[in-house]
Amino acid sequence: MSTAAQNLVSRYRSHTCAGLRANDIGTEARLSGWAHRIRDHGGVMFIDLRDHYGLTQIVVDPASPAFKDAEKVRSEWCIGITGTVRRRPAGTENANMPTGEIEIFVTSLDVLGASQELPLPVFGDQDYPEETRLKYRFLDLRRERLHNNIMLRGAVIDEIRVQMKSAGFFEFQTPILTNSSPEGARDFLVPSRLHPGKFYALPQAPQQYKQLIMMAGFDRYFQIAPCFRDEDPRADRFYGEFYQLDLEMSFVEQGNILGAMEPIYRSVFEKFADYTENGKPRAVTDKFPWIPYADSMRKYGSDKPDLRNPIEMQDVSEHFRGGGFKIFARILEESGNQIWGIPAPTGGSRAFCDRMNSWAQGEGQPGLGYIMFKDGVGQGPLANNIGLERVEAVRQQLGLKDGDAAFFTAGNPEKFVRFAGLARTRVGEDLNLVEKDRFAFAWIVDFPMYEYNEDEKKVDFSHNPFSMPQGGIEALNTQDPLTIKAFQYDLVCNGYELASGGIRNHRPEAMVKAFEIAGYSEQTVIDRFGGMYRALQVAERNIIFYGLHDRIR
RNA sequence: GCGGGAGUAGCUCAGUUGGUUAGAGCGCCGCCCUGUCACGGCGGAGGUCGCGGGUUCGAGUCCCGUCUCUCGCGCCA
Repeated sequence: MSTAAQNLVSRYRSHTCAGLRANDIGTEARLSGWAHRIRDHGGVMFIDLRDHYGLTQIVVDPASPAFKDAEKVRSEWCIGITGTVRRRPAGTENANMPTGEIEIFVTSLDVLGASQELPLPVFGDQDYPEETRLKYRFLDLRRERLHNNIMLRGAVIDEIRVQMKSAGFFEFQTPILTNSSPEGARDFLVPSRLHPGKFYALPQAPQQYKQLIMMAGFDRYFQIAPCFRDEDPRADRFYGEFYQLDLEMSFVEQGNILGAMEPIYRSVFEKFADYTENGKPRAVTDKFPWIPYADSMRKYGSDKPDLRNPIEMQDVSEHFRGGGFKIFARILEESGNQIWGIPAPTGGSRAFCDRMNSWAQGEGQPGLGYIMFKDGVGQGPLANNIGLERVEAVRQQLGLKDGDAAFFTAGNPEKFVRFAGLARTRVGEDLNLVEKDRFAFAWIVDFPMYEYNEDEKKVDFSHNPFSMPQGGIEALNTQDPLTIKAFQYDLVCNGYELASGGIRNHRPEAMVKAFEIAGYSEQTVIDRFGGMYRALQVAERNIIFYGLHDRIR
């Protein structure tokens, strides 16, 4: 018996509620735990006793001196029992529980902690209001699902540590009471006693410290880092604080970072998330594709596409230009406008196309044009207007066949791309084309450095102002800013952004120029981002981080 | 900061056009039941309908205000 196992044994217990099996039959055992579920048959009663490790059925009948005590026990009381391990009668074994072959016939029972009526049931998997759950968090965390989630979280973090260390990263702990970071979200502030009227800021990320760590020559840093941001919550984003895997590498290019991170993500996902509800293993993408941002927007209508959905959109403008469907033909007369086709394999039914159309109207669109392919021809009002030849060309380009359909969005792609992406998702899910049982990863690369801000009529940073423009200062000096790409990337999985990072702009003159293009003077850069400005004169650094959301339910 | 939804028994919810004593399931209490594992059966208790104001003969229901939760937008280097 290991030391850890020996330390489980005390006057409260000889075994855990998960430890007893058929080969323990006949032994005397003492268990302590909580009354998970009570089934009182009058003459015989059963209690499923639960502890951290599992469940064991205990049983009493009037022959036991503990019978009277057992009858008083209620849900979630904490009890300790002594009894004899015995085989369950033939036909009453429970194959669904690991201890289901045996039960303990109780000879004595102590109430260690009674309880009043519960403010929320521990048994079952019902949703409760956040307020109730937080007020009685100790009960909330007794629930099987929550207990498992907390354990999973710890195990995932352990695995990340092992993987990161074996990849040559060194773990640091950086300060929590710090100074305000120049970028990003609202800070949390902590009043200072030693400097009345001044405040510490809690870190939004260990930004400035890892910068120093690279400058100090540690080469590869990581941290399971607490981050604090005073931003409003979303369904998948808790208010205020979360943990992320934060790291930094020196003297690397984009490929080095993605190459270092990819096996770590794959390993973590393969190890912990490889079973679905129906017990089938989930595949993890073998080689994460690199998808340029522009391609991702064009094919999937999103910079975090769900690649389990096989649908890829295409520009089909040419088949409608000057055609008989006047609405589209007229839209195409305006420069910059396009028609995109969304293929919908197996979607060739009036019911489905109508459903999509009314969904689009619910999204504030005038409607959603479609063609259904049936008996070798295209059907529907749109097909009738453009004629057989053009319909056939559309069908061929989108790779569709009889029984399929295609939907169309028209206008300025910048304006409709978001909606087109939603439509793609909707088609994929409605037609059951999404392969649920896998994790589909991809790196989204080549984010644009700048975008045009319509409201303020000026060029603005598109994502991270501190990432390195591709082509460096040369590109900044010579290219149209809106065509410059950044060394910046996201990791996406099943439609979620899991990580993001980039090569930092470590050339002060390039940084000054980059800000100048967005309308900031060198003095502004020095005033607002002075710490980073100075640091970047000496450090070369890259970052990527993995948001490990602390929303455990 | 803005917009949508919600707030009724310990918990999850229903409650019609404003109309008798506000209901169900689970839980709780009592009785019955010796093989259940979401045990079963019979009976019972339990309500300031978030809070404040208004309209009305009459408000859980309609109106105004307010608080809390929730979803989304803004925001999230």
